[in-house]
Amino acid sequence: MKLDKLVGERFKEKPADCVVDSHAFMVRGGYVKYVANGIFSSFTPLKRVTKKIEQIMREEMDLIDGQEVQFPVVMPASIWQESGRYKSIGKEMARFNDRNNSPLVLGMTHEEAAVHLVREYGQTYAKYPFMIYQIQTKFRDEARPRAGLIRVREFTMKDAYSFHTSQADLEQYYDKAHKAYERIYARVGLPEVISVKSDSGMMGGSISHEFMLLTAIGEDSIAICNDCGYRANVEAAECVLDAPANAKSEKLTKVHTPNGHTIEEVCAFLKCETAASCKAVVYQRNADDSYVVLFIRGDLEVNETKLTNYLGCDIHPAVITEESGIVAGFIGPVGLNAKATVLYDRSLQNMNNLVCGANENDYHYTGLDMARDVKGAEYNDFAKIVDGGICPVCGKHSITVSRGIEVGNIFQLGTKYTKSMGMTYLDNDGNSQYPIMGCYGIGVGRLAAAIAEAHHDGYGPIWPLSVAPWQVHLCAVRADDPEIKAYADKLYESLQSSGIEVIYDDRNVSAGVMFSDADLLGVPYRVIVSPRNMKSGVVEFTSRDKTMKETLELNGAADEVIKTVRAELNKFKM
RNA sequence: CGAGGUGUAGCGCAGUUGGUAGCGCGCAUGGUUCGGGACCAUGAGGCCGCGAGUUCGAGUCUCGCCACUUCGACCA
Repeated sequence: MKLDKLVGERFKEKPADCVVDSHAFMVRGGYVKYVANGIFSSFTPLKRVTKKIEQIMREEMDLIDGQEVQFPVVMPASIWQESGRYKSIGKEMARFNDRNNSPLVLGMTHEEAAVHLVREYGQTYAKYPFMIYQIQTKFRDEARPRAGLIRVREFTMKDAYSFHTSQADLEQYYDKAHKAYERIYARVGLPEVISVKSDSGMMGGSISHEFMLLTAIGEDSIAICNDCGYRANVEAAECVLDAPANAKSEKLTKVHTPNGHTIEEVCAFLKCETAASCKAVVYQRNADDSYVVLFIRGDLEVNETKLTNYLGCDIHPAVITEESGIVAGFIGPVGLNAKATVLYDRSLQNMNNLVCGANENDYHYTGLDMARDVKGAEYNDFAKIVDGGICPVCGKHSITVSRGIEVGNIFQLGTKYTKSMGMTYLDNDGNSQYPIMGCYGIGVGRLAAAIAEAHHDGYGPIWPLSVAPWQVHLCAVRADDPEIKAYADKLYESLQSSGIEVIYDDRNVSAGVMFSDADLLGVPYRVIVSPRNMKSGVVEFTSRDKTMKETLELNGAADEVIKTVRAELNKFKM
């Protein structure tokens, strides 16, 4: 490919909208063009990257006996009504009607389509297990797309669905899929991706893992134990606490605390630690706006995912009205007279000498003893794990909370979809059974962006050879010099005819422009033909990451380049 | 959905008390340059986000809407 004919523009100034590096380079390097909120077109360089990523995914899925299929993007509402998700999923799913007024949806995930495809096929246990996958467009009407290709509304995803006749068989396959995912990340140049335990959310099922690239621009928070290696999404991480100090209980005493609304204000006023207080966090159920009051130790935060899972319904922060009987800012467990579900976090269990609201304007209690003053309270884990907190596995104070980009996700689904959609098989004994499913997804564009995020310098991305849009970037500095041009043309031909992917820049532009464009395209190897080099009878052979800088004799330069590229490519084969 | 910010040429931005629409980059043409985004000359390119209003006159003031963006909320 000649660079002068490459469609798309590269430019110097960073667009104002780009806040993360991968986004800025994708726009500046002529990889993408913005179309609408969370919707992009890809130019050739990005398309070449995603094609290679997809090919790696295909190879790894085929290695674990996957069969590539394709589901439709547009599906009838009926199959989503079967699973129940037509109702349970909100605005995130795009819905519309066809000319006959039949309701349709845009695919945002394909469990329903997968069950639909194989439910006649899988009628006997002898056909199991099997896995089908596709690489295809999804549309999710996300509330807030951000960070360029990291979070978009329309995207390409590799999604796989496996079907099993026992939980044990699913678990065995799940483990194989996990390993395949690790190979995929290693092959695309991100061996540092880790898997963490996650919350299953709308997908259902029990066990699930997310694959995370740790980076400051990530949207998820990951709790990692530096001692035993425990890793979990903060949403799913259990919050473990030290046993409370065994101090003598004081008397429950009502104190005047004017204008003390927040727990910090009250504790500052009463000169105590926030950890010695019991704060109330109030939510409302989305369905009927009924109140949920959750008491938790003052220094901790509520993990709303845990709360949602416990309640089995969605919630939002409460708007507190006078009729509710809740005295905002002065809520406490003693004498609370409100129509609300009252819950207690484990952090309060066996605690005493706490400060809490007195359910009366401008008054708090001191000396609250949970066991003595709050009879019959049931304690559950609703708290968010904190940096420096206790590891739920090894029990040491060794938790670090880091940010991460979710670059993949695998789930043990169980029978949620096969049951609801009536997919059954006959087992060995002639009994009707529901197959057990697993599902496995990776976003292609997000992975490409994550690679750029993890591998770049101030000038542009540094693509790993396995996914680079081209393998060699050939620069002919002063291509107006016939000798230069003739040699570079010949080199271009030799490399191409050996199957090397070359982007060839023979434009009559200054070296600065040429190198800046090359940096933005991030091609891992660069060959420079120039008057200076020509005079010494050499060409320059460098790597984009600047770890290699060699000079090659004019004669045989092509062979050297081919040898190096092939050797490096082999390192990505696993 | 909540709170902030921003909408002026392809990109980055300026535009004062309301008075003919500007700069840099990029683009086109010609010339001089040539190893890290060179220089000179000439030129093309605008529904000043959209709609009302105030005014002799609005990029500028008022009201409404829309879009983008940041932080939350939400999210396989």
